[in-house]
Amino acid sequence: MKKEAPQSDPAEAARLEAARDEFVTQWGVMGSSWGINRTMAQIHALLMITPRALTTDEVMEELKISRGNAHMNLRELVGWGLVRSVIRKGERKEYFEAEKDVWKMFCIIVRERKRREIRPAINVLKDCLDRAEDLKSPEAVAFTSQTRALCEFMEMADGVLSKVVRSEQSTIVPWALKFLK
Amino acid sequence: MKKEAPQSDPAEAARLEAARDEFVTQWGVMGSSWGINRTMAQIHALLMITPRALTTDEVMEELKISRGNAHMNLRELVGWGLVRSVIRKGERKEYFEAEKDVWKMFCIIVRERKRREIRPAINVLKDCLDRAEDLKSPEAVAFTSQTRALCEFMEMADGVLSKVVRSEQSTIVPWALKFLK
DNA sequence: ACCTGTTTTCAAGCAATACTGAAAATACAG
DNA sequence: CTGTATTTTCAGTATTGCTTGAAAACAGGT
Repeated sequence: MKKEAPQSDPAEAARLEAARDEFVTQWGVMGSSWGINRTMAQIHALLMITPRALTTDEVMEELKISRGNAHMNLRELVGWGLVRSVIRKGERKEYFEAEKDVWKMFCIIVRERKRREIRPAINVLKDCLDRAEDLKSPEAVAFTSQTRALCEFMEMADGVLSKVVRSEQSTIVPWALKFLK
Repeated sequence: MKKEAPQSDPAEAARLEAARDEFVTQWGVMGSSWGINRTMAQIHALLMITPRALTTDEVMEELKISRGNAHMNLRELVGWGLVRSVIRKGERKEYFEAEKDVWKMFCIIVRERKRREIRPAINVLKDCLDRAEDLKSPEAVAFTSQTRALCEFMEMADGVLSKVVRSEQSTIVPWALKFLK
């Protein structure tokens, strides 16, 4: 009986390739609908499912994108903290690898979105409140109370997320969940 | 001493107008960074801070946008359940009003994003897993384990959100929070 | 210093998405 | 059924934001 050599079976390699492509493509689509540049999401997906670190050229090759595009989006991912740059001694090329731990990824994304979007939004709301809270017309009162409600909600959400993320530990949420319903 | 008439003081009206504009503009900016069409977010903001229901023409006027644009985005908001259409007896015009309760808004948005984005994403991940889970090469194993971790995480998140949103009651999260840290 | 491999920048081009405005469809009143 | 108010559609246009590719800057190595 002939022994299989799974690592080199071309049909299997093709199936893996197809599954990986599907994943990268769909992660890109998902990113778009959450306000993340499609290419950046695709690079992130590619690095997540690749065990070793890749160079800019490998990323360009895999995703068929230009050097400038690959470069900018890799830098952006490093800026988010989702990707690390690795320099191997004796080599001049820069390599990139993704954080693979899903809970850590989640914490990074939450912290960054808190910092970049939630906190500024809270500040805007407070600013709107400051400008209008002493006004007495019915429209002003409606505006102020709605704005205040949104502001309080966001501060609450910000606090919840801080606590969830603080522990950097994935067991806490499922545990807290037992108490919900 | 002359009595003030705050409702009609033009300076106060102007300040309110400025605060409202700021809010609408910034809500639009925020929407963009979360993958929501800027105009749709602005219409939503406008309706949230307006005590009465507005017609399409009033929305067009306030935001300086075309009829087609106003119409499509109002329909989309109704589709999300964030805005209700109101028909007054004896009038042929359609009026629109936003859900104002912040917790209800949150629940609606979570439910819709779960349905439109999280669940499809989980299905894509499962599909990728199905295609690759029997492959044995090291790359395939890396791909499968990363995909599985993402899938499990998203199912967990989906479950948490379901529970948080199920109650339709805003006190539960702050309450559960006492147990976190 | 110069040469070579690599990264960074950015003006110009391109693609995706959103918006307009006018025509068509619809709904009601008389 | 006819006229009028209102909503809906959608082809064309505008805008935004992404991508390219080539030039400039940079970092070692000789």
